[in-house]
Amino acid sequence: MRRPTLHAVAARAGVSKSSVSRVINGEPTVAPEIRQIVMAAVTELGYVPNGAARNLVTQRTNTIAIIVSDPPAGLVSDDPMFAMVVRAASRQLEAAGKQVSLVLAGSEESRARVEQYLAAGHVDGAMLVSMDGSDPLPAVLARTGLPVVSHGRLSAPGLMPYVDNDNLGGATKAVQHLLDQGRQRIATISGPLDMTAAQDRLTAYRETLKGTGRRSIVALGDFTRISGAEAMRQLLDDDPQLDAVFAANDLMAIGALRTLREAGRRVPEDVAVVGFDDIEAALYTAPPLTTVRSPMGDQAARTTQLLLDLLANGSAESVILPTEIVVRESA
Amino acid sequence: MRRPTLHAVAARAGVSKSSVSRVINGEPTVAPEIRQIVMAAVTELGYVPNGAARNLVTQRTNTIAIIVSDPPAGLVSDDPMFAMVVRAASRQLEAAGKQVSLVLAGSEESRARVEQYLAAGHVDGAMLVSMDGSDPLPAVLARTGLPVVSHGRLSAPGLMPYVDNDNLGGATKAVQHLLDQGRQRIATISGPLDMTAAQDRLTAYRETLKGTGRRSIVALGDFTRISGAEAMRQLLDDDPQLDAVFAANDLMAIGALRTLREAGRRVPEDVAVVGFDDIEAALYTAPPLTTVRSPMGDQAARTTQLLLDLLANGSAESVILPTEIVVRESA
DNA sequence: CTGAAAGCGCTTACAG
DNA sequence: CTGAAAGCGCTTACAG
Repeated sequence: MRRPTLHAVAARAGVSKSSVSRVINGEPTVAPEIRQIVMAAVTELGYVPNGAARNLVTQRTNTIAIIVSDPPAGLVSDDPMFAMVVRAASRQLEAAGKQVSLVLAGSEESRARVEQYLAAGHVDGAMLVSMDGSDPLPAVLARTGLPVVSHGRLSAPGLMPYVDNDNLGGATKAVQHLLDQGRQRIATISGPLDMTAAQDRLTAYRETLKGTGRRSIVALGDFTRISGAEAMRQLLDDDPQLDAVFAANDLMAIGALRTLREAGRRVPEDVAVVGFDDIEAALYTAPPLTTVRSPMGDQAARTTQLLLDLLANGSAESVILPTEIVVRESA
Repeated sequence: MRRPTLHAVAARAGVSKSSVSRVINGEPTVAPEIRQIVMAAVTELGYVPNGAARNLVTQRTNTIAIIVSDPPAGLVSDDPMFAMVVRAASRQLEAAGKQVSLVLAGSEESRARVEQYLAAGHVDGAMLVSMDGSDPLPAVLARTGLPVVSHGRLSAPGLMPYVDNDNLGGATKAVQHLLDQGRQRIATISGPLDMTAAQDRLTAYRETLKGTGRRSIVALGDFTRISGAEAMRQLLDDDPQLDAVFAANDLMAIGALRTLREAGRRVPEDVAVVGFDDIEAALYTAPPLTTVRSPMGDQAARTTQLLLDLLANGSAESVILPTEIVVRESA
């Protein structure tokens, strides 16, 4: 038993396919009685328009791709920012009657597949999520002519509009907060430097320290908890006297807290810790984490909504969201 | 400049559309020289087959829907299990050359949309992720005739095959571990009881306590950290003497740990805590969390692979994955 | 306001 | 092995 077609509905209702199509698509130029009889036939047969046929003729798909850079196979990140962004964007897209195609762009070959996929006309537009700077995908996608936007500023400027946190401002506030407390040896755990967010947060750290007579103490992480724990160990080796750490995201701050605990350092008495992002987990660390966040209510939803607006408008105006420090107990 | 079509490639290569189609689809019955000349035309024109046209004629879409039950708007969960599952499944699907359509099924109207969406033939199959028992969606989807599988056992039996942890066994091990330590007053924080995972874990808790002379002490949570924190507060009120808690997932255990810390109870000396899932964060609590996990390497990937195999095979055999307890410091 | 016709861009029997 | 033709299920000018 195959699904009924437009044709079957027309036959059942005794009208032309054109009329059925008009009713289905809610066009106003249809006589009420025709609409009635068509609707009756539609429900009677359980008719649902075939998506592929519709896409083919309208040259639109009503679907937007969310393209997430995926870490190499094996490694499975549970960064909550990923879930928040995908979830918020999906919700908004569906509210707008659009479908979402989730595409992971990790390996080389998957990247080629993404390109083909977009070229095949499967989607009307795409939103990139936190691509790293070395990824060639943004440039490729920008060249397809499809509307694209980026969640997070890209290394290569001008490729597409983006929405991002004020990473410079936020990191500055974090370090300034540590300075205001009179901390003397302030270290930082940086994110991976091929990501602009990590670059900006590190830059702000350095700039803010400049002129205070303090030297930079830097360890490199990759935005995961474990990397934060390891970086903290290294920092402790490098400078056992350090009395503050600014971690470039909360996950690494959580890792750093564990290392400090294992090393017998009290937080914040011996070492103050500040993170970045204000993820949910920051409320549950011991002690609760002082961190930086974008202040407009639900951060992820706000950001993704702006992004989707950019996508819809075809606007080229990027936006930077302000940040604020959230002082809890760790610093 | 619109994208080139099959027709254009055929014209360029001086062959029929049939031949071009055959080459594109890798059919063996094509003369080598024809293949050559067609491939040349394809690359020259940058031809990529139109997806909608292909879907229409083949009646297949090569895309699988991942349907996630979404909490009501406003509430944004950052449960890492969500991210892990979606990510693992996406990766495997893409490796198999399939596209993934992410659909959030939260509200009533979104549910209607999901139904329409599947009925419109947009996907070849669907994987449901942790539906709660009151959700009518599984029954509806099962009736569409589309291949569907469920990540997690459904309340209504027989609707579709599923893959799930051995929740009964895992929870039994957790509670038994507490008994083995000689804990006398063992409480539990249950998940939402419209989910089978929560039901099973609570059942196992009760059964394991039965006959040990201990009474059940139960508080209800909803698998979020905050609910775990609140449930723990209530348990402490109900029975200030309790010396152990089994939280039905790690997130709630994390919440419970915070409450215990605030109440000045030492873990595990005063109160032992065991969670369930073994999420990454369980390694970073203070103290590190004793919990239950599925033992086969990367849990999410293993589970989703089984699920996708079921989907591909059209098999009706559900599978239950064994669990083991991971003893760390909290109990 | 309604219907007949063309066409979206492919694949697939069917002849040859 | 190759090509002409039909057809997948819709939408959309175009007449009327």
